[in-house]
Amino acid sequence: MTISDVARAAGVSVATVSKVVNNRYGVSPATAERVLGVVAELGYESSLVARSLRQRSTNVVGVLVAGFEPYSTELLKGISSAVEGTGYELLAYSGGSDGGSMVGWERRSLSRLAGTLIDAAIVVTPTLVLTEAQGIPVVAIDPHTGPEGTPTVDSDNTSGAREAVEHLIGLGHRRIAHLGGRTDLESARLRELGYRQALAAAGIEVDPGWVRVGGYWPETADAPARELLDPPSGERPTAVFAANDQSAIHVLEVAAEKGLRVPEDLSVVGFDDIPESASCTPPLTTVAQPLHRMGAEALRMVLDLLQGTPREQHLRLPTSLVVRSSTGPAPSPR
Amino acid sequence: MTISDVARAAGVSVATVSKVVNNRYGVSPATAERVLGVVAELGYESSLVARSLRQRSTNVVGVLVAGFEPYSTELLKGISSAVEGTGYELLAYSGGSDGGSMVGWERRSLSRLAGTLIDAAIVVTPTLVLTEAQGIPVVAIDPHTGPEGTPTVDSDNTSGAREAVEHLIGLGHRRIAHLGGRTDLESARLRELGYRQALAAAGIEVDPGWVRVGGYWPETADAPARELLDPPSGERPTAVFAANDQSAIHVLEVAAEKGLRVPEDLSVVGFDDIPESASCTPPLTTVAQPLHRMGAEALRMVLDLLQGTPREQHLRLPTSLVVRSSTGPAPSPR
DNA sequence: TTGAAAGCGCTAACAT
DNA sequence: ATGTTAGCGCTTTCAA
Repeated sequence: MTISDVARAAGVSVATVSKVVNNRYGVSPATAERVLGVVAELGYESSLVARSLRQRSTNVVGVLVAGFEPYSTELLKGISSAVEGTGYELLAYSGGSDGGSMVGWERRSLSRLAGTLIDAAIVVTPTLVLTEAQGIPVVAIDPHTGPEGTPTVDSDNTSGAREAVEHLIGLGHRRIAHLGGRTDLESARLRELGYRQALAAAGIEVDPGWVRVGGYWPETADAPARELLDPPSGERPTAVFAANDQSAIHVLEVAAEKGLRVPEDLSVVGFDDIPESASCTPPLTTVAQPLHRMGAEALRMVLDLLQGTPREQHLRLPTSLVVRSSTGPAPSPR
Repeated sequence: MTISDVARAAGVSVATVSKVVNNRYGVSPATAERVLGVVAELGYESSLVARSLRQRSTNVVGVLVAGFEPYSTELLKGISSAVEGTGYELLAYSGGSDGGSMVGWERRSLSRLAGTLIDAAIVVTPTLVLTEAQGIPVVAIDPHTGPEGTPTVDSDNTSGAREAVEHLIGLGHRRIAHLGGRTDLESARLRELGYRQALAAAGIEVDPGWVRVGGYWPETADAPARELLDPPSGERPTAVFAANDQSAIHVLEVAAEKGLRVPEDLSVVGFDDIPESASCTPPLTTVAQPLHRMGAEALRMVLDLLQGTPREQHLRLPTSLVVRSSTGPAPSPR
C-alpha cells in the first residue's frame, strides 16, 4: 500500500496525492475529495521511513536505551506523560542490548536514527560523551561523565548515597559494605563517594574488601554479593548499601538463600526506588530518584532545544530516602 | 555523515563503501581496509531509515503501544529480555496517545512502520481487528476481540475476575461493586463477566448501579469511583472490584480522600499486578497477569511467524490471585 | 575489483 | 490545478 497505489486508484499523480494528504495548496476540492476517499478506502498511511528520508522533521522524539528494564521504563513513563499534548510522538529504541559490541551503543543508535527518523533524542545512561555531531538536540539522563558537552538530567547521587549510609549508621551499623555499580557510569562513582563520605564523617574506616563492583545488574552482582555475604576470611558486614535497587534486590535473594534474615541479620539499602523495590521481600529501604520527573524534565529540555529556547544545561534533582523493611538495628556483636 | 562522505574521504564510490560495510564479496582487502579506516575515523553508521527503505528486512521488531504506562512497560520488560540473543532489536512506538484521533492508532502506526522500518510487530491492546494487509507478522496482546484473525496472547480474564470476586465473597462481602474497564476491549468485557458469574454462583444479585465504566485510566475512573463510594441514593458497597490496577489504585485514593479506611470500611481488588500495586497504600490485592511472560511469549510467537514456523495461534496464560492488604472481612451491617 | 545507475516511497521545486 | 522531475541515503544489479 504505497502512495502510487493511491495515485493509480484515484487516477492522479503521486504528487497530487502527496499534496492532498499533506494539506498543501493547489489542488481542487473535487480532486482532494476523491483522493481522500481512495485513501480512506484503501487505508493508506504514508510510510514514516520514506517521509522522514525526504523531510527535515518527523515530529518524533527518540528515546535511546540499552534495554527495557525497570530504570529505563520508569523514565519512559515520565517522558510519555510529558509528551502528551506537545504534538510529538515517541520512539524508544533499544540498540546494543544484544551480545556483541555493547560498547558505544548510544553513538551507533544515534547515528542510525538521527537526521532521519527522529528530530531529537533522549539518551539513557550513555557510557561515553555524546558529540553533537549528529546534528540533533540530545539530552542525556544519568550520563557517563559530569556536566560537560550535552545537556544532562540526573539526581544528586552523592548526597543520596550519604543519606542512605547515615541511615545505617544511625541504626548502629559499623560494618557496612558497598555493592558498587557500573564503573563506567558517573552515578556509580558518585554513590561510592557518598558512601565513603558518610563513613568518614562518622569516623568509620572502610574495609577494602567490603567494596565490590556489582555492575547494576542482577547477573553481574551475583558473585560479588556472595563474596560479601560469605567472606572467605574476616567478618561479614551487618549492612550492605547497594548502588541500585536491582542489585539490592539480588542481595536480598542471596541472603534468603543463605538463611540470613533481613533485617535482623543483615540490613540492605538500594538506590533508585523502582516500583519493584516495594514488592520484594522484605520491601526495600532505598534512595528514591524522581524518575518520572527526570524523564519529564528531559523531554522538556529536549523540546526547548528543538525550539531554540534552551533554558538550563544541566538539571540535578534531589533524592529522598524511603525507609521500608530491609533495614533495622545492627545485630549486637557476638 | 552519510555514505557519500565516507566514499569521498576514502576516494572510492558509494557502492564500494556499501559493499565493505555489508561484507559483500568483490572488494580488494586493501580497499576494504582503507574504507574501514575511514568509517572508524568518521564514526559512520548507516542510516536505519535509508537502509530499510531499500532493503527487505531490518532485523527490528516493533512494539506498538498507545502510551508508556505500567501495563505496557511491564510487557516491554518481558519482550526485551526475550529478544536478547535473537539478533533482533526492539523499537517501541507510541503513536496516537496524542489528543486527536486516538481511534485506530494501531492501524495507523502499523501502516507507517510496516514493510519498511520493522519486520514484525507486537501490538499492545489493539482496539480493532488488525488486518494482515500490512504484510508483516503481527501478534496482539490483550486484543479487542477474542481469538480471530491475528495471533494473540492474553490471560484468562474471566476466571481471574471470578477468583477475585470469590475472594471477596469468602470474606463475607455481599455488596460488591465493579469499576469496569474500557468498553472497547475484550478484556474488560470478560472481567465483568467473571464478576457476574461469581456473584450469580453465590446467589447474590447485582445492583445495576454498582457496575460502572471506569475506562482503565485514573482520569476516566475518577467520576465513576466517586459515584460508587458516595452513592446519591442507596447503600455504599463494602467492596469494589476494579477492572485494572490503575483504576483500583485510584479508588484507594478517592477512598482515602473521603476518610474511608481500607480494608476496614472498604475492600478493593484490582487486576494486572503492576509493580505499583505493591507500593500503594495499602498494598493492593489483585489478580496477577504474568505480564513478563506474556511479552516474552508474544515475541517468541512473532519470531516464529517470521521464520515461517508458527506454533500456536492463540495463547492464554493463567492468572493468580495475590492477596495483599486492601481486602478484609466485610464490615458488619449497621 | 570497481563504479554507474536504478530504484525503495515520498516531498518539493518547477513546469505545464 | 496538475504533473514531471529530482533527490533524500542506501543497496543492488550490471557493465566496465
